Amino acid sequence: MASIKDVAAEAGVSVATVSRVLNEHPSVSAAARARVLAAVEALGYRPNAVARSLRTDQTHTLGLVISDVLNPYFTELARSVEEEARALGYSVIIGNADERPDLQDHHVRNLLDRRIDGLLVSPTDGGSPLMLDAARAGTPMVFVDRWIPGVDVPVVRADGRAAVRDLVAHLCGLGHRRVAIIAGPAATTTGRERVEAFREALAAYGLELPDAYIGQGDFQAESGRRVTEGFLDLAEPPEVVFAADNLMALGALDAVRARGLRVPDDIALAAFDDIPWFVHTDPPVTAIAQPTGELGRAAVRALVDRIEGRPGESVTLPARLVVRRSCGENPTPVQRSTS
Amino acid sequence: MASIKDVAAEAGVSVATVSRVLNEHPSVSAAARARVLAAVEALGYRPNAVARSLRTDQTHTLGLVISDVLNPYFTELARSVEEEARALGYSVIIGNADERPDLQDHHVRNLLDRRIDGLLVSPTDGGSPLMLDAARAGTPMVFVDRWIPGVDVPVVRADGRAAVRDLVAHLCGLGHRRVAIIAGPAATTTGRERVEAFREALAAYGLELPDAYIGQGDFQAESGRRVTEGFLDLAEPPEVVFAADNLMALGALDAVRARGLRVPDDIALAAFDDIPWFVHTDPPVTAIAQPTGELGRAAVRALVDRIEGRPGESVTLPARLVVRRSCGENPTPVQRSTS
DNA sequence: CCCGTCGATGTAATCGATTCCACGAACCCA
DNA sequence: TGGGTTCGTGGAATCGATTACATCGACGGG
Repeated sequence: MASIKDVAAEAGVSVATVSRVLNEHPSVSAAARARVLAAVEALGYRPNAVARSLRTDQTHTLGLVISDVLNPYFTELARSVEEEARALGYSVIIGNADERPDLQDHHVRNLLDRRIDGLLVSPTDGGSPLMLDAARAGTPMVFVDRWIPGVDVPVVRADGRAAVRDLVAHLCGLGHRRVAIIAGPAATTTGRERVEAFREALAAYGLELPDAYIGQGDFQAESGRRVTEGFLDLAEPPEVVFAADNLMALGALDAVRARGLRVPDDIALAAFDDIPWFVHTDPPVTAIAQPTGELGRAAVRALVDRIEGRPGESVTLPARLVVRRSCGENPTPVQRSTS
Repeated sequence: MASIKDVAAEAGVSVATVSRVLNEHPSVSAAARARVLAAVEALGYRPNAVARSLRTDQTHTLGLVISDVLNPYFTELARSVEEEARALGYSVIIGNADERPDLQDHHVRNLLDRRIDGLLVSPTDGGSPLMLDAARAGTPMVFVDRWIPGVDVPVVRADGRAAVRDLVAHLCGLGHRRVAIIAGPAATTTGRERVEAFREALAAYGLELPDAYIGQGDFQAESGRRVTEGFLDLAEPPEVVFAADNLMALGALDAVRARGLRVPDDIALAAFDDIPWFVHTDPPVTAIAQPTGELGRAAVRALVDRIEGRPGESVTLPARLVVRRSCGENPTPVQRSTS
């Protein structure tokens, strides 16, 4: 691969001049510029980003450590992050933690070793010393979706409280009283908050959330299945199951189907995080939709602000309830149908 | 951030000795090794991967340019690629081409500039000069899922011919005669091959695939919707629609639902690529499943073989038909139900 | 006892860029 | 016409690692 020296030789100038042309430094004669450009073209030269990064101490790369790529919510988040980053002149390296703290740590270390300019994290747990140290040491960082309390890092997330209240109102309106939740890991903020918001909203309607109706999941489908089976085994099973993310809802659907039961006739279902497939499941699933694309873009903007020396603010956007048919009641005045 | 010089100073040795300890060079005394390790620990030193890459000309990084991250098939592929790469000591940088040749080119250029050790590509089109040049110039490269004919690069893919024959047999068994396909872009191998395989299989059953029944899609949901609407507008609409990927199947489902029609009663549906959601759609979708995880792992192994100087072979694995209810017939002997 | 070998270590070149500094030429204004 | 700018350019240091080569001391064999 041709290096800057080859270009300099071909153009009959010094490497300094080549570098100036490439970086649009004003102080280069038109003649020199033309010769350099011709040499670049002739050799098919492309600057070595590794060498450039070493010298400038900038990689123009963002790290994104995500909890689970297979979760469509995070996939969409990753996509919007990459888009906005590209628009701002950055590349993104994605690390998939698979909800495992050890993997999360592996990726954070890897990204830090590669000297990424900034880190976007959706933490799987309370944060490893590695990550906390990096934050303290001044590595530009932004939390997205989930965060770690007590760490001085901007947070970009959705607030689902209002939407959860809407959901509870919807459930009560349909006459449901015994409602259960499949919670996310207590180590995550979203895991805790969704339970809290749900409990508070229920309280406003005079309903309780007994311990037996709080199942401990891990945001993955399998745990949704397991917890739902537990609920169905109860002497008095809940009338509604609210899954704290879309994958656990999928697991719940599996469990219900495996028993030969039907949603919403035998048990109702709602989920946090809306995804395109929920329109086409049987039945379509009532869900709380986050403004995912906006979150990703806002997170990148906040991070790049930090990197480039500007403040970089936290952002909270509202989520909203999307009512479909999985909790009962037909939104359209027709007979129950399969569609 | 501490550099190797700081460690050397702290340990009272030269940078060469530090480097030797870090790289497990045999010729270092136990005493020196211990002092270096202590210094590394004390300073929280981590080697700068950028500097190391510049010197060694290896980044231990693979580039993966994927057609569309939002497609669950590719998401799963990306995940398995990352897993296998990690097991072999490599990181992966993913570039999402969104089925756009210009974006694909952007990512290939970016990855090449970053001097990745090897490139995994699922080409969106016939290949830009940039990519072809890189292949010719000897950049280790492997095509996965899709490929570009006439380029000397190993290909890791699934062969769907047998599964498509099974599908056609299934359709004929159900009495369907007028079958249509939503094809992928003609610029992609999978776009062409799936139509070809379908046509051949139909021929074996004495059926034709008229031009009016070949809709041109682009592997994205919206095109599936559009093409399906076209089919439904025909004087004699097809009895079956076969979507060449899962997103176009989703679009087809949208279009059918928008007309107030039902699958499979009014029109049957099948798809290439199976995904977890197809179990839960209404109705569950009959699909051709690829061994996605195996493909990703095999592709990484082939690429790493190439990088490390071994041959690196093409791999073709069989796909298989998964029959569900979207083409009609109830696999279980019960009445039509919603589940 | 001397020389060759081997093990441990340091010095310095190197990878491919960026950028500070110095230098010469041209130009401007008094 | 002379001194001070300004502009274009090249030389060389630098980023943080790896590694070829030199050096030096200890040790073993003849």
